[in-house]
Amino acid sequence: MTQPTKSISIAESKIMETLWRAHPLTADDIIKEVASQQNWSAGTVKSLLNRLLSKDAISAERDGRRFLYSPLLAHDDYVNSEGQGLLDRLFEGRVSSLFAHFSKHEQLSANDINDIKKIIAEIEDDQ
Amino acid sequence: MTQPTKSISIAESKIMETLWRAHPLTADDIIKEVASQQNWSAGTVKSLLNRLLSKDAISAERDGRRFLYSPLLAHDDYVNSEGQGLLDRLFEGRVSSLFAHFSKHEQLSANDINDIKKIIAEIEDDQ
DNA sequence: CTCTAACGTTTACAGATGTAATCAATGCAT
DNA sequence: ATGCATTGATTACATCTGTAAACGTTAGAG
Repeated sequence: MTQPTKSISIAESKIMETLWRAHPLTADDIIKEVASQQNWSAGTVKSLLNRLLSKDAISAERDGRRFLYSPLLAHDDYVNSEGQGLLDRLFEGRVSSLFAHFSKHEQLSANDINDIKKIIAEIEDDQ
Repeated sequence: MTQPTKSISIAESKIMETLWRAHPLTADDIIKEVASQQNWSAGTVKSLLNRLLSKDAISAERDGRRFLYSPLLAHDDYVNSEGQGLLDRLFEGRVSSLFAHFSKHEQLSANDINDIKKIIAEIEDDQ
């Protein structure tokens, strides 16, 4: 339940990922972290950090000369809206339709199927 | 298996949706179709049509004074790459993880679950 | 106390996107 | 034949994105 946050771009989401994994982090932490995946310069990360700040997606708490950044936007909320968006755009909002698609394209591992079966079992137990 | 098509934007995808639903269509058909959903002017649709043309996502076949537009990019391919992208970005590429998310957020209808069970049954039968 | 290094802030800039108006060609009605 | 309506092509323009350099400030080194 986070505020109606402005939409996060893909590049920005990489920063968010890092912060969701662990926080608070200094800009430098993030630069190091992200640098391994992406091929970004320090400046790039700093820009993104600032954009995220304006979007109220993260917070910065002063710690001496540096700042400690933390996510404000909850991972779950982000995933939720992104996921919902895609679901609506591509699958008429139906999870089963998405599922059918991935199944048709053999993108389901045996593990996936097992996990999903478990989840379904839980749901059905539950009610 | 379509060519490495340039990426389709969200607005553009609305046009694609229309064409996937039925084709070939004239620009006017599309304008009328899309106008009901989106609040776009005719000019907007035409621009998008042209961008899609440059991106080789659709084809235009002359029919007298007008053109008949059809999708070149297959719906399935589009869904596939978009879906895969999101899956990777948000769910470490795991369908079950996505599934778990939607389930946790009560975005699964009884129908969804039934359909999914059916699909799983088919897969398991199948091998 | 002064200079530098570290860190954050501002500015930049090309390309994509959303949205649309304007221009140009051309077939049809008169 | 000639002008108008139709339809596609070109141009426009603000915003967003990816990517980063330049600039300013300040805490610590000497």
